[in-house]
Formats: sequence, C-alpha cells, structure tokens
Amino acid sequence: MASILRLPRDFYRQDTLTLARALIGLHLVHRVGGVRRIGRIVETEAYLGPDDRAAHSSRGRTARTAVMFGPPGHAYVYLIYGMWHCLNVVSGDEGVPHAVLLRALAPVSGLADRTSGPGLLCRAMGIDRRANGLDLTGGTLWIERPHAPQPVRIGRSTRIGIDYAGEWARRPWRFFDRDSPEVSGRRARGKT
DNA sequence: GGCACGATTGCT
DNA sequence: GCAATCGTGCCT
Repeated sequence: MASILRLPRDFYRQDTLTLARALIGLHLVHRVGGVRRIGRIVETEAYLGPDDRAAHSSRGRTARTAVMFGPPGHAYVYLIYGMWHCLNVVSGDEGVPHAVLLRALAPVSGLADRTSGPGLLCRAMGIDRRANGLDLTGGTLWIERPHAPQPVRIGRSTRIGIDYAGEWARRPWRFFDRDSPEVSGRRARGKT
C-alpha cells in the first residue's frame, strides 16, 4: 500500500537547485517483493540542461534523455561505464530538461549493501533501467518525508566527475549532509 | 557498421 | 594509476 507521506508532483516542480537541497534528509523508498528498501538521501547533484554542459540533456532530446524532457516527478535511470546505474529525479516543467542525481543514502531499512555513491545506491536499492520513466508520485518507487524529520546541516560543493564540462564544472551544484558518513567521495565534507 | 567514451567503483 | 564493461551518440 502506498504511503501517505509520498511527495506530490508539485514538490518536484520547484526550482531545481532548491529541490536538490530539499531532497537532503528525505527518504527514498523502493518496494520490491513486498519489502520496502528505505534510505535517507544524504547527497545530491543538480543538472540544469540544456545549458549546463554536464547534463545529459545538453545535447538535446534523444531516446535516452527523453524522460528528462518530460514532466517532473519521474525517474531518469541510465547505465554508466557499462556496469552501474544512476538514479535521477526529473524536475522542471515539461520541456525543461532538469534532473537531480541521487548520489548517496544512509541506510534506514531493508538495505544490506553499501549506498555511498550513485552506482552503489542503485545496486543496493534494486534499481536498474527498468525503473527509467517511473512516476514517483504513484507506483513502487517514491520519495517521502521521514516520520520524524531532523534538522540537517547542508554542505555544498562542485559536482563530481564532470571536469569535461568547462565553466559548468565550477558550479556548486552538489549538496550533502555535512554530518553523514555515507556521503561519497574523498572531498565529502568541508565547505558550507 | 564502427568507434570513442562516460554524472563509477574497487583493486594495484 | 587503471581495468571492467556496454549503451549511447556521432561519424562514415
């Protein structure tokens, strides 16, 4: 049965950078085989195509990136390096190809494997290409507010692994929970 | 049809 | 520092 805490379409329609920050501390939920796998989102990155050259949508609409151009509140999942999947939340109104990459989770329940890093996050949550295009406002994959939300100290930095994007690589569009040990990368902490 | 490469990770 | 591994985008 669906959760009453599940976030609605309007949540995903807000400004993408605001959304990327707002997602920190919320719960990502995937129901697989009747069991809920839940992780607290502790790291995100905003991709603001088509201008942002680091965004997949910067090359225009293609079969792969079509979901990014669709309505907000859907999952954009792609395969990277031939072996890892990455989960993004589509934001921006229809036609505006923005998305927020979920990079790390702190285990809450139903999770056995590591969840630090976008590839490991998907593997632990059981998310692959089949989840591409899923509507997060209805179905087996969604985001909800924790029953007892706690204050979060937000850290901010440049995005990981996009050095090829020139000027765009310097934008501080990565957000993370400064107090979470699950945040990925070696430059995990520091900064505001 | 061919080819270079990536929003990664873990091992050397 | 670099291999693993394959879909995608772009060129021929």
